[in-house]
Amino acid sequence: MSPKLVDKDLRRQELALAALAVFAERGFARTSMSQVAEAAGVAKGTLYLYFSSKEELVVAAASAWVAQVEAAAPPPIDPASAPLPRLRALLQASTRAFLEDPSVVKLFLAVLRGAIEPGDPLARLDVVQRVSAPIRSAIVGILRDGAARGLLRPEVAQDAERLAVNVVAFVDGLGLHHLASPGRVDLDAQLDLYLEALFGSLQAPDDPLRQSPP
Amino acid sequence: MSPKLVDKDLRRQELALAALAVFAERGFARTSMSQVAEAAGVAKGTLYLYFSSKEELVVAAASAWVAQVEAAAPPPIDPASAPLPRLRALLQASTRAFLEDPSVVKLFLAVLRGAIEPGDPLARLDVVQRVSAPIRSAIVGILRDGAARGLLRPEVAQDAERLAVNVVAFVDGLGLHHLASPGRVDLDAQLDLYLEALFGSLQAPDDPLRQSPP
Amino acid sequence: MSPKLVDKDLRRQELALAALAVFAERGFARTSMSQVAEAAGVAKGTLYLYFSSKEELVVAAASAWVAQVEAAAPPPIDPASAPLPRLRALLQASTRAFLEDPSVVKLFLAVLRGAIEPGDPLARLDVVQRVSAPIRSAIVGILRDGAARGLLRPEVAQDAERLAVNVVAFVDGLGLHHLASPGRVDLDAQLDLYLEALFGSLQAPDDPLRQSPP
Amino acid sequence: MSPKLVDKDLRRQELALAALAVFAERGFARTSMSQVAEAAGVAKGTLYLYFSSKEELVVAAASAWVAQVEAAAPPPIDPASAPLPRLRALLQASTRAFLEDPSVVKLFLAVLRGAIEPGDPLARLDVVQRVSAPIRSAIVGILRDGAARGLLRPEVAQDAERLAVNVVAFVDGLGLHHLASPGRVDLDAQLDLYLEALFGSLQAPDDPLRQSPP
DNA sequence: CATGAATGAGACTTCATTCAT
DNA sequence: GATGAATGAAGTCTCATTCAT
Repeated sequence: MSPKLVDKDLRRQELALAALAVFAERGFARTSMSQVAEAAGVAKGTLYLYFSSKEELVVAAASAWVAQVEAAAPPPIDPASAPLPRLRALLQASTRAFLEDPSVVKLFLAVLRGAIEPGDPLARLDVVQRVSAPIRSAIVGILRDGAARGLLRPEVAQDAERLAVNVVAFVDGLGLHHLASPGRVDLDAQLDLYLEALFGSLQAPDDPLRQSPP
Repeated sequence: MSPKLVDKDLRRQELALAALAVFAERGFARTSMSQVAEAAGVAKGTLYLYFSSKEELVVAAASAWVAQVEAAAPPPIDPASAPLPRLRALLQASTRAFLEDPSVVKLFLAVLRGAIEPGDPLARLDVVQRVSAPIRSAIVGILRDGAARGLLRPEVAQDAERLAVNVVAFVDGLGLHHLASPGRVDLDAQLDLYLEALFGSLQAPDDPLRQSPP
Repeated sequence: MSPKLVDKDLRRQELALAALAVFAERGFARTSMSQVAEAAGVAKGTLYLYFSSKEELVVAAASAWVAQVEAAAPPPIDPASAPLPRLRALLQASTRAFLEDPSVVKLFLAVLRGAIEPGDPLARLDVVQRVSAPIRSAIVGILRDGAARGLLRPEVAQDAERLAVNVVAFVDGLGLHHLASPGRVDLDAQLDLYLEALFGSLQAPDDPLRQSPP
Repeated sequence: MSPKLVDKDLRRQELALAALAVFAERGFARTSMSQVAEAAGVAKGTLYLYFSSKEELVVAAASAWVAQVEAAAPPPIDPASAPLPRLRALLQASTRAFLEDPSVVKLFLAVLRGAIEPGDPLARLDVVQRVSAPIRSAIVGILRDGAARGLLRPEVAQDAERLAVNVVAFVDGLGLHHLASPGRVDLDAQLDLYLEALFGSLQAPDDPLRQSPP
């Protein structure tokens, strides 16, 4: 009369998250269902009560990641200072975060691999696009705000989306190279190099008050 | 130096290259020794005469890739024009190349995955670093030449290495996002966005003839 | 005799019948307890309240089948005409019935398989024997009646049981071949072939009224 | 240079026959690949070198059975005596054979089960039809010979095929009932009952010596 | 009583590796 | 040196059975 009650969706989430941790560490292909089961503290068969196949579990784990990223509070350190420092702070926070937890990068790579293969379910999920959406939108915010405040060229407001893609591409590429060639890529220096070049081209034509005359 | 040794090494190379093609297409983990053997046109057992394990074969294939990339002629289309067009041509050639043959990207990702794992033999090989060396050095060449010709700031000559890392990081990140989010990332436009910002900050202080005087 | 016991037995019957339907369709071995539970509209665990194992459920289902067959009204189309047409009508009805619902045949085969295995519980149940009892007894009735009416040889009355076995064996064999070689076995024609030969040998020596004298 | 040579087809045959023995004993569904491997004296993986799936092995085993039956010498005890004794001897030999080795019957039942299921590969193989072909053709031979010798009605020659189907259906049905109800079905008596009725209807019109002349 | 979540043995299948020829 | 047949551990998945609620 009072059967054991379990919120199936909730349990799915829990298991997907447990799986995510293992997948992140060892990759999708090299992680066995047994390992996931062990990490989740359940029997192998239990996984199949919630996911009809490993593939479905992989997709669920990736989706859980996306949901987690999308729900995450935007990096809190955002004063109302100038666009350049704001963007720098945002990106430093990002790179730092994934350096501290390399499993995020492993996950990103694992997902990328799937995203590239046309038939792969991860490609259909559009994981890469969605995972980078929050940071892209934060970047867009900073740029538009800078333009609105007259600190950046007015066209920036229109180009903000494209610029955000540019920034994210750079940051991801930088992070990957940094991890792949440890010690050879100075993250902060490279970030500054990029940001200064970028802002050089985005800055509003200097008004007389700020530019020191001869 | 005995002919036999040379022969054996040569054969190893051939087999590693055959393996490379399959690995690039399907990834290291998802490719079986049988598939490699078939692609190489030898029996499975033969592979073990030249490589004592699958892992050794993977390393050899990655090394073969590195060797191949290092030996490749630099992109031929390099006139003696201005640095910006030269760099653009170089990078467009690069991105175009891997768009035409996505297996290079798959390979890059597979290798990246290994390169990130501290214990992994691919990390010891420093594959990522070495594979990007040729393009980095081409970039360095263009930058130094530009500085020497007075078209770029003189400091560029000294920063050339760091700048090359920046460029390569951006291009790789851009390529990955492009492949992962098909249709959403305009490769050429993003490249131009990046290059123009960069060159804005590298260009030699405009000579009087071009800069409008007060 | 307490109401509870009756209830419990009733429920067992219901569940066994629900199981029977699924077993008939998919065979004993290929049907899972889950499928039975679903078909019966109860939870898997509930089955174990009434049957301590799958084997017990199988036996109960087979018994339910037997009970059902034994309780079935004899084929209603039995005029008081001559034995041959009566028997033909009876057997045609039988074969037709199982052609319309092949699951009966599947069930018969599944049960046969068990019945052949000495240790099998179905062998102890004597299912085959009991399932064919009603039709055998109908046949016996027709034959004895024919003998009593002087239409069949008087010895037929004594041999009726053995003859019924013969008829049933033939009909079952015919049905199986018909189903296994669709299109190759003309059921009605073969039945007539058999029945005419049989009745040729059973018919009472033609009385003078029927046999035209010279 | 001299690789281990194995006639793949031959080996397939051997393995299929080993599998056949186990399948016959325990049925297709209840026999695991492990059991087949053990019976065949090889490792589980070896089976997959010759059969890409269990289903393929089942089909191969069934085919091997068919081939074996088709190749078997017809029951040798066939004098040139009258059709009835010849047929009786043939059928007694058949029934006796499968009583001595019940695994043939189990096999027959297992195959029947598949043959009935429309999608089943065994249905496509037409196993039942082919397995019974040799005995059918022996029956046809006896009947035609009897007709040619004037011992059977001339029409029998034309109906021989249909009659053979009738006989085989009866014999199979009889055998199944005999096995399923041990002790209750007298094989020889039932066979005689059937054969005498049949021959009563097939016999050539009695020659003048027996038929009362006008 | 009834439920259904959980289990774990075991099914089918793949694959890196070995070794007799 | 080369082969490819053979192996067996390990992978994915199923299912009869148990038990807390």
